[in-house]
Amino acid sequence: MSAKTYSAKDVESKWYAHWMEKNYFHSEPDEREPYTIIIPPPNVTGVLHMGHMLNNTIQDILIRKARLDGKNACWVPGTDHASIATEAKVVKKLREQGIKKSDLSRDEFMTHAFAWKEEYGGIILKQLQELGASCDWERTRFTMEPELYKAVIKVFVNLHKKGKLYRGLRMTNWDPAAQTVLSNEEVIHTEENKNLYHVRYKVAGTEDEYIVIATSRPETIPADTALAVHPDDERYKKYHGRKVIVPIANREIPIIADDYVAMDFGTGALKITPAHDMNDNALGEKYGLEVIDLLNPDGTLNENAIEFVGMDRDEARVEFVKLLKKTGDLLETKQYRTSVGRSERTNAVIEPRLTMQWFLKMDELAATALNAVESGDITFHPASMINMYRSWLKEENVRDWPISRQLWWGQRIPAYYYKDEIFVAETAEEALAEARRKLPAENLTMDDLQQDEDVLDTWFSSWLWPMSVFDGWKDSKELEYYYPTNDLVTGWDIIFFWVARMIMAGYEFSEELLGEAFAKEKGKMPFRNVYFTGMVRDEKRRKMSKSLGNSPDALELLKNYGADGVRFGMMRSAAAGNDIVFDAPIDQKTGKVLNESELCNQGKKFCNKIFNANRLIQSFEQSDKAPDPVTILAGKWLDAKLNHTVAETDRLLGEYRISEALSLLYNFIWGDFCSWYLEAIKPADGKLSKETYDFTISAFERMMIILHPFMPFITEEVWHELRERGEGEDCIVSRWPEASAYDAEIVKTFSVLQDIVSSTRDIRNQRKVSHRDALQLFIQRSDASEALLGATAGAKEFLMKSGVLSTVELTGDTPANALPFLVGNDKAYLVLNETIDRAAEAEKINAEIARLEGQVKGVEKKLANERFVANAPEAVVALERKKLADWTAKIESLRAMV
RNA sequence: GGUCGAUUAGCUCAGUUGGUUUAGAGCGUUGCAUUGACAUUGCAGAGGUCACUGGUUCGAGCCCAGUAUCGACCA
Repeated sequence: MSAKTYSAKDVESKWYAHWMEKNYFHSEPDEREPYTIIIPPPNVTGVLHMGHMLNNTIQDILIRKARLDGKNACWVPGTDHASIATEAKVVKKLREQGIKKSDLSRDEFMTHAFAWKEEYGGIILKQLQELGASCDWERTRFTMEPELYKAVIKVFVNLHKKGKLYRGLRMTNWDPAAQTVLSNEEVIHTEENKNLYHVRYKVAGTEDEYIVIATSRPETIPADTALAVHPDDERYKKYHGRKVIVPIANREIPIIADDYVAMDFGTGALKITPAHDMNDNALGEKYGLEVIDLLNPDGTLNENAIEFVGMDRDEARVEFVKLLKKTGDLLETKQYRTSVGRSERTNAVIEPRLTMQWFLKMDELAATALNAVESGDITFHPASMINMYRSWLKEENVRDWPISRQLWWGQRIPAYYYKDEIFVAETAEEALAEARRKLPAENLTMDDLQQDEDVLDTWFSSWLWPMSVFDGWKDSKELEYYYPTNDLVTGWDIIFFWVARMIMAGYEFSEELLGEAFAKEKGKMPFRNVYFTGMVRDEKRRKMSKSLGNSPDALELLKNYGADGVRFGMMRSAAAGNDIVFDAPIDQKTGKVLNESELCNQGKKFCNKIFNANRLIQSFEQSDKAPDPVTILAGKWLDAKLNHTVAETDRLLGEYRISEALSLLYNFIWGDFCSWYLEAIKPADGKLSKETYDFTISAFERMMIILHPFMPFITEEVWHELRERGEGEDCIVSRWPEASAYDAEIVKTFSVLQDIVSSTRDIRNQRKVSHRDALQLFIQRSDASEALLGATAGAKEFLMKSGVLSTVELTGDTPANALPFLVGNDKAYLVLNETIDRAAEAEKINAEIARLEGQVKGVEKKLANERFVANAPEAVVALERKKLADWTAKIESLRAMV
């Protein structure tokens, strides 16, 4: 006989290698119905974390279920190039080697970057294999590989031709560390302490009249071009239309009155610096103010600053404060909490800055994308996520998308400049040709054209993912088969970043790639369903993140509990959309996260339970004897339960209630199959009839198939143990069992029998009677009890075996020395070899009678209510009548016991 | 400040269009059980005014309004 405990490690590596060797994960278009998932491409710099495990477990469950359903299942994996993050890593590595980015040419840098990617990139994909992910690895894509690079360039040119791209000077979020523009979504706002400085500005034409402003950024004073107050503010009304003198700069600037100013914040007066504040910039446009830019791209002050030129903005702030103190213009310094924006990637404080950028017009795209979900073309799970989606995409919130990034690692913008002319084309040659057509007199050569130095935002690659991974921009053959994809599984935190933009791209390009007829027939959406996972949080509800160090090591968890165990642990507590609080405890001494988890351990135990169930079955000897009545009854019941479970699992998975489906299977396999069925058929002599053996194997086999999507390794292992299997026969590619009609009556009857067994066990526990002492059970003779014991073959024998009873008889008498309990509405007596404390028992029974009488009162009141009887559906009224009858009968039986 | 969501057992959470006797699960907890598939086990128990107030309804954990607390996203 095999070892007593299940060892996940060997089993998992064995079967993963086997599946790979058999190429089961690979998909090619054929005549079957496709089922497609594209992976949310993890960052190429990434390592597996809890979020990935949650997300990819769900995808693997869906894809394995589809495979078992006989569909052509295709799960496309890949990574994205993560412009900023990767470039930062490469720059850092080069620096360690003594190489500065500024010493390299663009091409040289790219060579280093690709080398880095080859060496370190995509570790995460290997780690996904340890989780059991059945991705089609032959289809692994990367957003910077040549074909996908080309797609991005084509899309840029396409959008430019349509007039959806423009270049403009805009207030943007500037990351001075990475020296690039970020989109709003890449800026993280948090509350931080800052100083608010009160600085006086002399009113022009006066000797001693000042307006005191409050600012957190005194270093930008030289860039002030106005002072603003609220029009209704009595304190400042007399100054409307006049001017003040900027301290240090000694320039006159106008006083403007605008209700943007909050009267109760600071002093009610604001300095306006259009070059360095988003809101000030808006005011500047409104009043036609001058724009003075005093920052260099790296965050140091330029010559417009007058003082401290070349100094970093933070140091300069300190120096300006000193200077203002000296001149007497600084009156007060106050601390306050305010929201500070920092770069998601570099953590540098974001500088609002005017820069020349490429933008994508979003109004039409956003309206289309919003409609795609509101019209039901795309369904969100959970549906409530549409609220967040709507708030992102509604007209008043949508902003044009700045798509340039001042980096090298990415698709270089295919825009070529000559003086004031811009030529956008897929290649430099085409751009030159276009330039020559437009400016024939200039005799242009390649050297006259300057290509844009910037690359495109990474999301500008990944928004094409559902189409680009099938090489949609090369030819439409594969796209025609796999598009639209079925399910997208992702976190709600990138609902706008990525989900919305993929929907935009789908509606913008799919018809161009696939033709009008295709779009009409199958739709333009990139996917039909979006399943939003929650965020994985720690005990303190903080999002698990690398920087906080509050996440357990995913690989350690896999090592400790096995992939099946971890998958179980993740899924058991993961209702769609709801955040999951992962139970990884924190070591009080070190403050470090332990790589432990009760949830995963439960999964590991479940594997062991299944493993041992098989050991038990294999330990039975098969014989020719006819099956006994208990076995026949238990078999009928299990068959009904199994059919019910298959149907329920189908239903729950269809509704994306994955967590519930797993709970159902856990309870069925552990509770119904192991605890009740196997105990019922367990033969005293170790010999099992062949018929029972065959049925048990067949049922167990079906259980392994329906559990397979959730826990692929243990199920594959046990499935192979159950029978001799031929070449190419594997659980992963078997067929999902069909749920046939089943006998619901047997389930009800059996559950009454189970209740009787539970009652006898309870009485044994209470009276401290050993489980091994066989007791006598008498049940009051009635129509119901006759039907239960008389008409159900094997019922009596089942009670004797599972309840450890020597006698089970119907009776009209009240046996002595017996403890009574209820079976349905009938009295039952368990005979004990001891004297019963009648008074104590009577007290208990009377308490139960009182409780039931309370309930009866409630129902009587309900039934006495004419409006209830008149308005409620007949079935509901009938049910209430049945309750009343049942309870009354019970009370009667209980009274008779006292 | 705006928007969205949450509040159910000690903890973490389910509870699918309002109606199924006593509102469920896992963990934790209490008691009992030890060589027999599995102590990674088995059996049983205790534990809840479904945040609060009001409304709609024959009927509310579920729908509506308000209050409180918490959270998230946006500004």
